[in-house]
Amino acid sequence: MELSQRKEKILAAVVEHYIKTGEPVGSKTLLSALDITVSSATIRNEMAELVAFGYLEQPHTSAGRIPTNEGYRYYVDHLMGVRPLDESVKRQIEAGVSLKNASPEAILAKASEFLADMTDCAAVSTTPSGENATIKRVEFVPVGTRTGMIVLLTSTGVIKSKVCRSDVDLNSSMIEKFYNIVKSSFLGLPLDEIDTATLQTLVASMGMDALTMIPFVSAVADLAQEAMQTMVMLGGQSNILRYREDYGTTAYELMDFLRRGEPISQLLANSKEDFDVKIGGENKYKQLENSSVIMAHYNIDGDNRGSIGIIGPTRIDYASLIPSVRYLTNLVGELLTQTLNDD
Amino acid sequence: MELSQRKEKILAAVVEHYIKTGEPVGSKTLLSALDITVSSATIRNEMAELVAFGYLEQPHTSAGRIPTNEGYRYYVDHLMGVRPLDESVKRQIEAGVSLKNASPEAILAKASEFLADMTDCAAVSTTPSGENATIKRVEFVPVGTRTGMIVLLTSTGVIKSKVCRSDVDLNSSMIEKFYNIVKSSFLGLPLDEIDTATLQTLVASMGMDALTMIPFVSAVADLAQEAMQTMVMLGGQSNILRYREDYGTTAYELMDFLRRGEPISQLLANSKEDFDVKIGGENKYKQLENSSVIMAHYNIDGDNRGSIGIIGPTRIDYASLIPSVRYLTNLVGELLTQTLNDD
DNA sequence: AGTTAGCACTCAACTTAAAAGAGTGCTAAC
DNA sequence: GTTAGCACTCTTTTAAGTTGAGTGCTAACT
Repeated sequence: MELSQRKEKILAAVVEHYIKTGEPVGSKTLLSALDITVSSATIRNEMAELVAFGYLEQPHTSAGRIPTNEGYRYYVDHLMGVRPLDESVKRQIEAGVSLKNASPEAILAKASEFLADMTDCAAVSTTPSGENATIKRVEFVPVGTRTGMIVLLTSTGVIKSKVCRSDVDLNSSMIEKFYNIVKSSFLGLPLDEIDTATLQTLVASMGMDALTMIPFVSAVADLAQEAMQTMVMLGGQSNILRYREDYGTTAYELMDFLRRGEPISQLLANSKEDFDVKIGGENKYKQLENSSVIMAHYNIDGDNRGSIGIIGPTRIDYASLIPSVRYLTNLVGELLTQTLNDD
Repeated sequence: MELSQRKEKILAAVVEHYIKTGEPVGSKTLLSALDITVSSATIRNEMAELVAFGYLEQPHTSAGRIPTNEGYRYYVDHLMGVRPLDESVKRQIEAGVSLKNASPEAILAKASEFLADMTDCAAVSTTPSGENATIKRVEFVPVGTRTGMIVLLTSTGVIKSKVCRSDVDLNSSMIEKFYNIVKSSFLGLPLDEIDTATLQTLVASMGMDALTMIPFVSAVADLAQEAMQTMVMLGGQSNILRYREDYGTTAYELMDFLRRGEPISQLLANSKEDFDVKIGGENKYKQLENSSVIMAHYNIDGDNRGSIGIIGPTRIDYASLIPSVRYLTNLVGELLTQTLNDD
């Protein structure tokens, strides 16, 4: 649906004013905010048409207009000014995500926390997916008579480790056996091929050694699983209370939804664009029906590997937050590429 | 302040009724809840005295009574029935914290999450403190041309690891040097003696090798720091919304407070009893003035090493939640002792 | 001295009515 | 196509009663 230039101006003004104040916008308010020399009656006529088109709605007969989800959508797609990010804001973001010598998890946790603080929204991020990775290396480090640490390195540079307890005292022949198993059965294997079925056949093939080796083998499998799964890092849940009125009764449901991780992971993974905005009911989840999600995806070695996003009320300040989320996400992508590549 | 038996009965009834309903309790309501054969007028007289003593208060002249913090305190200290935990609840708790082969962090995170779900409160726990621990062992595992993983084991059984990136390609002489430094300067050292000052003198003493060794040495120091610090595991923030009315305007402040970790860590560490209940303003933090904290401490090898607690409104169900928190905490203590001891 | 019936009193909470005000839609003129 | 003007709608605010739960006090009773 194409709109006349004047209608676009009016729609943009309504959206921006409503985002700022949270109050329905009337024709007179609009008149003074707009640099158009028409009367309020004309604006009323225009607004009536915008209601008919489905871009605006009235809470009740004698109130001003508020944007519908479609109105926000049109605004985001066509009207929103994409002013470049302030240098000072860039500087601030750079300072916020700079973490030397940290794990990807720590970087992303920090990024979520920082983004939440900066935007006053809840923020989420997913750790790089290990979908297409293979096992590059496995090491065993004895740390006690029965305890060792297993370290797994994937082809994508992810390093995971886990303490592993043996049922019997460790000795060098056991460790040698373990390395043999690793060599013959794990190295080079895609992470997603390590399922319970393959594990069972592997254990079955070990014969006598099965019993002592099971803790080690299953630890490797656990690590592979862990390296493959994306984790969801969550920050700023408390900010949901900040916009409590806007979320209405879904505030509690929203918090609970964020806590669950899995659906968020899917939500973020489902969009393949460079960045994406989902407004209200555009999200499939009913817990998000009063929320908008602004998300961007970071690349590692050019591959789309994870996402960072914020979740706020539908009347979130799209124009200024979208660039921030994108900038931060790119920065994190660079940082992660660096972290994961210099082995 | 000693109370007559009848006053105690009345106080207990008021507390329990108010905890259940959240409404001020009147003399007639009390009459039917109590198995005392007196008139409502008598109860009114008694309640008036309880108000004078500071155990009850009236929101306004013509309302029933609600307990003051002192009232809750008297109830918790003297009146609360300590009925033993239901077998089914015990079973449920046991299932909730059983985690085989997990790290202390994972165990405590799970425990917090579970406790929050079970009690409908926010739950926190602190990881074992490494205050009196020493460095028992340090290992270096090469995983790439410039990357290695450093593994640190403390005398208390805590294992921490961290990826470490060198500025130059690794070679065996560097690794040997690293192990020499570890041997001469780190092994046996109490964790809390590794501060920046000692690090600086150490680096200074390394001469030529300083530049290449700094990443390794500081990684060890980071790990020691990490092993010493207690982490705060948080669960069920969303439950704060469940009792929103009771928290009043402090709901947001409370959520923000929980997120900060550090003050909670101190709050939990400050009580040296086996278990402890802090009611409303008894907590030093004004963010907790409408909240009560029920906490218990777990022992590892008989030493008090960390805490688990729940945070709810002051009208929390003390009688049934205190035993749950204690039981769960003991269980977690056993689990951790087991996990950290079998090296 | 402790208990109780009785009653006047208080005060939040609810109900109702009226008034105010913001904003609209429509009509008729420009 | 635009606009002034006006009747109309519907929320919000204010005010005034009304209700009802619960109290405190007094005077009589045990």
